[in-house]
Amino acid sequence: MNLITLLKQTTSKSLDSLYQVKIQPDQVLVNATKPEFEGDYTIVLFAFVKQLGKSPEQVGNDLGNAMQNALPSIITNFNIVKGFLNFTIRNDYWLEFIQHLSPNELLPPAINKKKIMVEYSSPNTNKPLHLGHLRNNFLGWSIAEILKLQGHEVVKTCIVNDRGIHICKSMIAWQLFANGATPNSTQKGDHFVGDYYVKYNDAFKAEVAELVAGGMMQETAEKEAPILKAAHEMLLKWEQGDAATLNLWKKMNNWVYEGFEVTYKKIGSDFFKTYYESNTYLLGKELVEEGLTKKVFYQKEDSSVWIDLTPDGLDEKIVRRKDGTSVYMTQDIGLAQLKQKEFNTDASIYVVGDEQNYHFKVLKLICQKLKQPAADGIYHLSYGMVELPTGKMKSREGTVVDADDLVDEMINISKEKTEALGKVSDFTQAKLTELYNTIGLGALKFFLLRVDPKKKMIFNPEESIDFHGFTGPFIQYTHARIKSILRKTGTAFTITPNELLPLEKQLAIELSSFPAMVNEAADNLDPSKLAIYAFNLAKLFNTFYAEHSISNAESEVKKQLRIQLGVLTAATLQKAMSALGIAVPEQM
RNA sequence: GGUUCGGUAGCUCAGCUGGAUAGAGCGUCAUCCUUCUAAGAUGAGGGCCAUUGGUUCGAAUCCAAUCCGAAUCACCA
Repeated sequence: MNLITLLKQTTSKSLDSLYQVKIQPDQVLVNATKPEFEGDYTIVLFAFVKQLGKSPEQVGNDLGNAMQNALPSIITNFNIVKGFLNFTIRNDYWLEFIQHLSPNELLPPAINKKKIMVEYSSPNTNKPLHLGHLRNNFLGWSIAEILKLQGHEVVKTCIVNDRGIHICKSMIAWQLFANGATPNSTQKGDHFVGDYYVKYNDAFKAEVAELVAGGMMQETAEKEAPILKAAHEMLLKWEQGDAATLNLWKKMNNWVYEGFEVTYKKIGSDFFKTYYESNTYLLGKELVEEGLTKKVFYQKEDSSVWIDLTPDGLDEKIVRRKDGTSVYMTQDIGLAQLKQKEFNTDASIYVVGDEQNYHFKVLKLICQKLKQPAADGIYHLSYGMVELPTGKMKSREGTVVDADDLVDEMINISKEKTEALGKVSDFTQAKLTELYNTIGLGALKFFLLRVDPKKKMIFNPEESIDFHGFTGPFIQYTHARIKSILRKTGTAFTITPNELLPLEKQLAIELSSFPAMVNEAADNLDPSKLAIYAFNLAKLFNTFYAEHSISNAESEVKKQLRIQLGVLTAATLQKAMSALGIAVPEQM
């Protein structure tokens, strides 16, 4: 059992037998003892002192003695400072921990296994992926991995927004300006199509300006611009199944998919199933009828269908237009139902930006009111936008940090830095390429995953992403460093250790908290918890490394103990990083 | 205007289910490679935790108000 859990339970039991008070184990606050005080773990007493009517010293003394008697093989000592009861754990406990832990036992104990869907990435097909999509992709992939570490079955899906006005804009611009040009070897298909999306917008703005110069109101002009009307017409033709339009649509989408595939492969995104909006946008139509029958929805005179969410503190929301077509919301309800039919998951996580918070609140609410089986399992993993120092990125303005460009840049930087350090001169070209990819992507992924997903983050393109300090390469380096030592020392561990220095103990404590960290990251759907943990562990190891020699340890016993600490640290770093989608090299 | 989210060191961020003197990284300055990988370590400096009030033995953390910023409130997706 986890030591902190044990301390909590024992505290609860001890308080009961001492004072006949019931305090639940999870009400007991156990912290790591601050370095300036003596001890390893601290129980905060204030919480119970009041209801016991005794002084903190009295309670601390009683509880300390009781705990020590209850756990003689674990607690060696305790002291009380103000309302804080500090316990020192027996070195034998940690030695036992180090000696018997195998790298495969680092994970949290299995809990009740669930089937969970993670929908992420979900690109539009009118433009290439940018930095914001990278945050989405890395988050989704990492969340899936973290849930797997907890023992769940995960189904990764993606919904491609392959139809609608946005792609029609790229299509119309291509017709107008491309002269039949197609993607070539110097430009990926997604970038090629994205250029026409920008060209569309430039033309639109020029037309609007012209109309305004002719005396039209800005607002009217933005609706009357000929190129916009052409795009709308094209959308209409698409919906009517016009062959020429569908052909162009397929052709351009395929260019985009070819481009996406290259990017996904490079960044490691994968999906068990990909849904296409062109196949799902008609879903949910029968749900509208169902909702009307159940009186969840109501119809207005113009025959449009609505749901009144004002009792829930929200607004009225339309679910079917007066022309009978369904809206985005309805499609999403339909898709949720379809996913449930196909996969029967216990929970469904949508990795979507926080601009859609309202949408997902409404989606879940409507599904619940319709009594859909999937409703309660809907969870919107809302993440903040990635912004530039100048503000939001806008694809139509062309002010985006392109995903492919950034990935390439990171890989190039890692190449330069690696060459400058000259530590892998024995590598083949293939191994070098792999290493540059590992480090470059490691830096990028870590940069995007190390912050709380909920918070928006700022990326400054002027300052390249760091390779020192709180970064992916720092942790990768620490791993490579450990492996380098272990290659020389071997990993034999046959002698029973009998003493433990402070830094060795700290490492053991840090290692022991990994399973709890996995659970915390999973429960909060927050990979940054693991990123921070991995960084702290790596930093601690580096301090330890600078202070104590492994291969030239004071004695054979010490050497073996430290080798084992190295083995466990490397394995833990590897597991934590792999849950972030980051590989750790053996040498760098 | 309604709703929601955010404001912590020069910059980027932890800490937020209340607990000891608020922490990292970057940047700045100063040390440490004839010894296991210096993408490293050690130290210095840097803070009215947006503001004001409240609850509490105790508040960056909870509550209220205010200020600032963002998202959203479409018969767009």
